[in-house]
Amino acid sequence: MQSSIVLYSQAEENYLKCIYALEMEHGEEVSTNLIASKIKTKASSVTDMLKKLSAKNLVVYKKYQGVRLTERGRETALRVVRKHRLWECFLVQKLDFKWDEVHEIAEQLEHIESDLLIDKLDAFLRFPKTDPHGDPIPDKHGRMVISKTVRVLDMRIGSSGILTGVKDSSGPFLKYLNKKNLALGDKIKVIDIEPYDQSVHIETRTHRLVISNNVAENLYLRNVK
Amino acid sequence: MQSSIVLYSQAEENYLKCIYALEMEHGEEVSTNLIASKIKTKASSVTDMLKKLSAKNLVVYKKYQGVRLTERGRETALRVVRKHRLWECFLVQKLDFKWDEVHEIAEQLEHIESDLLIDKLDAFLRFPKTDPHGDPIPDKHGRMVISKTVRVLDMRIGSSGILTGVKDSSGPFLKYLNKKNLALGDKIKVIDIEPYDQSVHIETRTHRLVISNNVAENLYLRNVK
DNA sequence: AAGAATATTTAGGTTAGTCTAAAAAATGTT
DNA sequence: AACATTTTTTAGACTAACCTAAATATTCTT
Repeated sequence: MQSSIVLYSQAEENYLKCIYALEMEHGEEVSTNLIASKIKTKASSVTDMLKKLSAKNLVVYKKYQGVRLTERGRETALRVVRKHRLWECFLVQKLDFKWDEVHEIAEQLEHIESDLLIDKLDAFLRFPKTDPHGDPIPDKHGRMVISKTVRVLDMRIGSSGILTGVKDSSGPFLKYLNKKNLALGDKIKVIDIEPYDQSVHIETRTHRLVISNNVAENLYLRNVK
Repeated sequence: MQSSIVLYSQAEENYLKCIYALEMEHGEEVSTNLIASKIKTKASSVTDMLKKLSAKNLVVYKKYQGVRLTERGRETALRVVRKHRLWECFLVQKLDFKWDEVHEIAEQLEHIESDLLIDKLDAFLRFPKTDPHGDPIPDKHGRMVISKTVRVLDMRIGSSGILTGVKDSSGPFLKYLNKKNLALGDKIKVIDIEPYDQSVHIETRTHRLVISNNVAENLYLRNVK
């Protein structure tokens, strides 16, 4: 991740970050509509932006064929992700925010422009490897530790794991977890998966509960046995 | 300083902050050209913005007559100043930036939008009263401690003071001070003021030097005797 | 108080990023 | 394979914030 001293607008950075996330999730060409719904804008706006990003060599875009990040695009996206996640750490560790309160603020902070700042922040936080949601933080070269995690829904019945991440890190979902007394780092045992609706009975150190299929898809565990 | 949940653009905030600073400095109606030169834009752009700010009741503007902040405009400006100066403290105290490196980054951070964030940051820094340049930090109600300071140029010959602030906090000026080994908190004695060009001979604990009239206008001392 | 110089405003244009509506391409269905 | 549906792109408009050039006010000089 070399710093070619080229700056991108906040809008451009947001598109790159979004495309990066969708590539991770789907592993293939990312479609215009997908981007539009994630960024909450219209497909026509996305098309405009994809042309611009393509002209700047940040994505490979062919009409009607979806889009992929170039190496340069991925580097830029990772730089934004790094900033976002470091700021989230700062907010939680230093300013005592709760993990479900930090996303919107980090969305703003991630666009602050100064390599020196972000490296100093990294050092101040003692080079954290994951953010408060359990997502890995890219280092200054764009490398990060991908710890093997499994969706609750994909666990074997009877097995246990440590809750290390969530797919949907929106406010409402995180608040739901709080209400249900589920927190990062909790040990969770999968008691049963209901074949009919794929809802999952789980057990924590302190209580048992049933989570919907939808929730079970969004929770990631690091397998412990 | 009540939080009426109205948001302003970065450009609007920058104009308000600029007008606030110029009002402080000159104590009267602020002219279009003054704003233009401070914000590094064209007079015609300033006119456009003044109309907009006026429509939002942030300034009182009459054609050709200059502009003043309204109460609401002043509150908004002070909120931005507060954020700027708190972030400068953070950068210097926590991230080990030097005081002449923080201005540009704080210019970005001051637009981050979250009252909770700024109050938590304030607490984290233990409610500092001045920023690294010696400028007072408004509290959440917009109030601040104005410690009586005097320009080096206005000191009596033979008197001493503590360097508490600078008027021009641009990078180049601060770098100049560093080079000359002048830092906030230094005790400075005025040896002589040259009548011809208003240059000033000063003495610090460690050395003597001559500063130009220009520099002497920009350095503020708290009088000690 | 008139003319010169300066300051300010107006008029009209540009760019980034958005939008709606219509056209075109791709995909799904029978 | 033909039609219907969905997805994507194009065309044309809008806003915020800026610009240049020209017009108009104000202030300075004599």
